[in-house]
Amino acid sequence: MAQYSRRLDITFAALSDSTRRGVLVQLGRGDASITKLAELFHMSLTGMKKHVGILEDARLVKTEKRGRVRTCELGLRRLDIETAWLENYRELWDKRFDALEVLVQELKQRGAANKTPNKCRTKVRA
Amino acid sequence: MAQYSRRLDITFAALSDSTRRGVLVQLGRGDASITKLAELFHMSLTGMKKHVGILEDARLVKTEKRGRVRTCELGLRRLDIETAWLENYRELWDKRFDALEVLVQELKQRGAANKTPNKCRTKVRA
DNA sequence: ACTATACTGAACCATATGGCTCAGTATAGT
DNA sequence: ACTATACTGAGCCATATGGTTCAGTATAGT
Repeated sequence: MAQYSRRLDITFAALSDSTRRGVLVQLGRGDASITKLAELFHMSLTGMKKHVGILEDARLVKTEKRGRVRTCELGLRRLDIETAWLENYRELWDKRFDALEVLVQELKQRGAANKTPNKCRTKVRA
Repeated sequence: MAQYSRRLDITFAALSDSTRRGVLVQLGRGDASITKLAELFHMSLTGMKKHVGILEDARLVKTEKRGRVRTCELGLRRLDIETAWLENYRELWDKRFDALEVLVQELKQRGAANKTPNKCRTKVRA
């Protein structure tokens, strides 16, 4: 698990910008030059180049310079470990809230039997 | 789609730090005070508080102050829209690479029939 | 040869991030 | 009342981010 840490840092950071997410979607539709992307996202060439650089570092985009134009295309990473992390988190979340549900049920039971459940006592103290 | 943009920005940014991902996992195991988290992650109280703040902004963590201790627990968000984005991207990625596969097959076919496929010509030029 | 295009690199700017310390405030326990 | 604990807020620091402009370099097209 731990060895993926740096990779996750970098990819999630790359994904935390809507322009960059947009670029990924755009490249899904087909390859594009930096100029074309810059126009599409209303941004300077240099600005777009930086974004592409970050996506390249995250290996989400691959670029190749042919002649004077640098063509960008989707990289080979399919966000598998990121998806795995999210899946794992959701499982954990479900388990956690199932556990809470059990707790709530217990409290209800106790409340019905007792008429002075723990929960109320602490609330009154505050 | 677009209305989720800011939310995605914030969550992915929150997830782009391994300490914060660790905190989420930890809270999955049970609620914890800021002090406990700070100890667990070998960090100053203030440092941990900032992280928790960022997780709160992303609504991944909920906190409540009882007496002098602030207890942190998992928030209600299950990372659904983030998962959805990733799923969507993977689909797009698959489609894209299926399309490339088709292209490669075409080139192979042409190559077999022709013995001088386009691809090679460009390579030699470089 | 000349000109337009496509990128590249350096430098700047404002703001954010990830950490820290230090000086508080508020509450718990005795 | 006193002391220890748990947090809080301000402020510092170094570095990163998201953008820009401006001055190049390299290549394409005529």
